[in-house]
Formats: sequence, C-alpha cells, structure tokens
Amino acid sequence: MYSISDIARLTGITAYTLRYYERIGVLPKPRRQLGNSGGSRQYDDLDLRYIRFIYGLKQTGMTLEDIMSFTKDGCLLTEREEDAPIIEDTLHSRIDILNRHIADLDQRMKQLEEVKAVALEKRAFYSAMLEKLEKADHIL
Amino acid sequence: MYSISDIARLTGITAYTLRYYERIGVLPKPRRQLGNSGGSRQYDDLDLRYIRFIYGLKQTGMTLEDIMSFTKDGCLLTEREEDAPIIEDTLHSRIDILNRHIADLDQRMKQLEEVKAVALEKRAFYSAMLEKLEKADHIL
DNA sequence: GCTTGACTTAGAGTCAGCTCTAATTTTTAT
DNA sequence: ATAAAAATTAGAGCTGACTCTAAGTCAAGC
Repeated sequence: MYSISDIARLTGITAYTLRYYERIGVLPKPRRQLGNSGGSRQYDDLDLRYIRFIYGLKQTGMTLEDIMSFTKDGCLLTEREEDAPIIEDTLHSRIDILNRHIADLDQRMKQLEEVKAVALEKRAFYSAMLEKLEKADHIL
Repeated sequence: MYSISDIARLTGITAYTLRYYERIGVLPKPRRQLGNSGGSRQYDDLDLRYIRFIYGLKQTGMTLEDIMSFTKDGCLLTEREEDAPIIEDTLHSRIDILNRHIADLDQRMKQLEEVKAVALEKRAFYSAMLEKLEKADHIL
C-alpha cells in the first residue's frame, strides 16, 4: 500500500496534482485508511499502474478533458474487479474507446516522425557544409 | 509572398498567435511591406516551412520556452542566407542543438510507444474476454 | 474621395492546469 | 502520551499560452 507521497515519488507527479486530478475526475477516488472516506489515501500497484498510464497520456500531449472522455462511461480503463460488470455491451464500448485512443497515438507518432525528418535533413545539410569547410582547411 | 492571414490559413495557427509568437521571440520578425518596420508582414515559402517546423514542435508537446532554447543563439534553424555567417563554430553549435533536439524527439516517441503498448495490451485483454463470451453464447 | 476590409499596435482578458496557503486532523516514532 | 511529520480540506493564487479589444493605418474598388 502506498501513500500519496509514495505515489508522488514513484510517478513524478506532485501530491498537489494527484489530489487535483482526483478532484476534477481524471483519477478515481482511492480507498482511505479509516472509514469509508476518512483518513489518508491508500494506493496499490494497480492504482500505480493506472496513474502511470494516465500520466503517459498527459505527457504525450493529451488534454485532461480528452483523457476524461476516455475514462468516463464508468472508469473504463482500470481493470479492477469491483468496477462495472463485464458484459458484452461495455466490452464493445471499451474496445471502441481503446481503438480511438490507439489511432490518436498513431497520429501523434506520425507527427513526431515528420518533425524528426525535418531535423535530420537540417542536420545533414549542416554536416555536409562542415565537411566541405574541413576539406578546404586541409588544402590551405 | 504571403500575408499573416495566408500563413494562418496555411498552418492552422491564428494570426493572433503568430503575432504573439513573434512578440515573445518564438518566430523571427518577417519583412514588412513598406519601410524597414512599417506595413504588413510578408512571408515567403522558407518562412512558411520554418513556421510549420516550429509548430510541429509545439504540437508534439514542446513548451514555447524549450522551443526558444533551440532557436536562440542567433535563430539557428532558419537556413536563410542573410542569417549568421556560416563559420565552423556556428556550424558545430547548430549541429549540437539539432542533436539534442533529435534525442528529445526520440524520447517522446519512446514514451508514446510505451503508452501504446499498454493500450494494445488492454485491448487484447478485452477482445479475448469478448471472444469467450461469444463462444459461451454459441453453446447455450 | 469614400467605404470596405485586412492590416497594425499595446495592452487587457481568458482558460487550463497546476501550485500553494492556512487551518486542521491523522499517523508515526519515541 | 506526546511531539513531529505527513496527511486532510476548501479555496486562493499563479503561469503559460493564447485570445481578444480598441483605436488606428493602409490599399483596393466604386
């Protein structure tokens, strides 16, 4: 079991931000130490894995609103047993959402590839120029 | 020659934002129609190409500050003749900056790959479950 | 020459996404 | 049992990145 500061250390997200994400609904409410909703937050490895997944989306350019559109409809990505019953309907919906998300990731990667291609081109241009200059130096 | 609204249309960046980028130094000051700094902004294809490159960086998650750290030291990525004279020193510096930038892009792509791997895993999990359910239906 | 429309500026306003404060309670170590 | 460290909350404040307003200038068509 992890505390909020353990999670902060393990993920690189501040405790402030973790509480903020919970408040606005990006992350689900975790269990608490005492009573149904008192005491400190307690996280397990499944929570950690989920938080890392969500943070990955954020870090790769997805807005919190977009992230929420994937996670609402009943917290679709947690894989936790106590979540919505797994019936064919929700399964189809989950798979659809993942498909859309994968397509979005592919789009982002394509864009990065394009930017990288331009950068490589520029580097090749400068390298060629440098080589010419060095040859000229050698002759003199 | 393009006006600011041509560039806005061609890149998808608003004219407001283009002026803002120029103001804070993300984009260089373009030529003007009349006098040295009066009249409307005029852009050519090299400017357009450069603006698209910069916007690509932004869209793939780089902050404006990070972008500026690549472009300062004398507007290192424009390839325009009237820029800093091409001497060995600045060439080395340009190549270094591009190398750092390419490394950064690789890092971002790696992160996207990781997020995608998790998404694919989740999808496979749900698909397998769906298949099982369908088989069960068939038997009944 | 006048209107229309796109351009110009400085500066104010907006919104997302944190980030922190203050006052309080809970947890942990001795 | 008590002190220190870490957690809790609501809500205020901050920063980055736009986004717009207002007041004015310029160029083209009628």
